[in-house]
Amino acid sequence: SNAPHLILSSYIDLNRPFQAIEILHKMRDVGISPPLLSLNRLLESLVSQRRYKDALDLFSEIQNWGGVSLDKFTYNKAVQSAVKLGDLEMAVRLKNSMEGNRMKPDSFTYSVLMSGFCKERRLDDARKLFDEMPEKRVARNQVAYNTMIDGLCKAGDLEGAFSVREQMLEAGVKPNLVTYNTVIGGLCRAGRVEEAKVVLEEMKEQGLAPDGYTCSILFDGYSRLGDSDALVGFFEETME
RNA sequence: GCUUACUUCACCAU
Repeated sequence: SNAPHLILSSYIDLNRPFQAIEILHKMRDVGISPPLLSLNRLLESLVSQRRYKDALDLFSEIQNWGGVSLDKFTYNKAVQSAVKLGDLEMAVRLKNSMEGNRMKPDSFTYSVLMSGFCKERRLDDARKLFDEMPEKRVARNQVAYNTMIDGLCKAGDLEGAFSVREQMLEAGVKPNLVTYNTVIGGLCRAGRVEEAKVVLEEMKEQGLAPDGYTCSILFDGYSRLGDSDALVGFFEETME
């Protein structure tokens, strides 16, 4: 029967993950084990409500049950929670235990970790993971590249960011809207707004339409420069 | 199989 799953899912859909956890415990007490999908959805719900500690607690509880084999998604939610709590060493341990359990970390695992390291200004560690991906035969996707490019931009290493974008092109991974916004943002932050506009044009040539992010990034770029004329000019251009 | 990650600013933290 999938009644356990339906019950838990309903609570999760109502944004009541803590009640779902109580019910989960009652189910366990009477020998009912909901499917892994329910548990994964519960973890995801906790994470989306920023209850990272609770997510990790639930993760280790499930781990201790035995008999339930966790999957990549389950581990990824634990890695993500540890990263959000700023406990990167734990996040890495979780990634390693994933490998120890014959599960291959995927691009999600890597991107979440890389983004955590970048935010902690540990670019070298992020880069190590980025380099590790091909070694471990994990395909780098757009998010993985975007994460690394953003980290480098924010660290002020624009040349490094450009070279990763080159790698991306060489690997045949198509830059997307986020890639462009990230590069445009990096240039704006460095005060190189004219170059950012060149990239904007390039983006349009690729058939990508600028979105709300693109506009605020450029507006912020101009206001950072204190160039009111250019800002007004850009505004009017945009309004056409 | 299904469900998760990346980009602006502010806030918060620092």
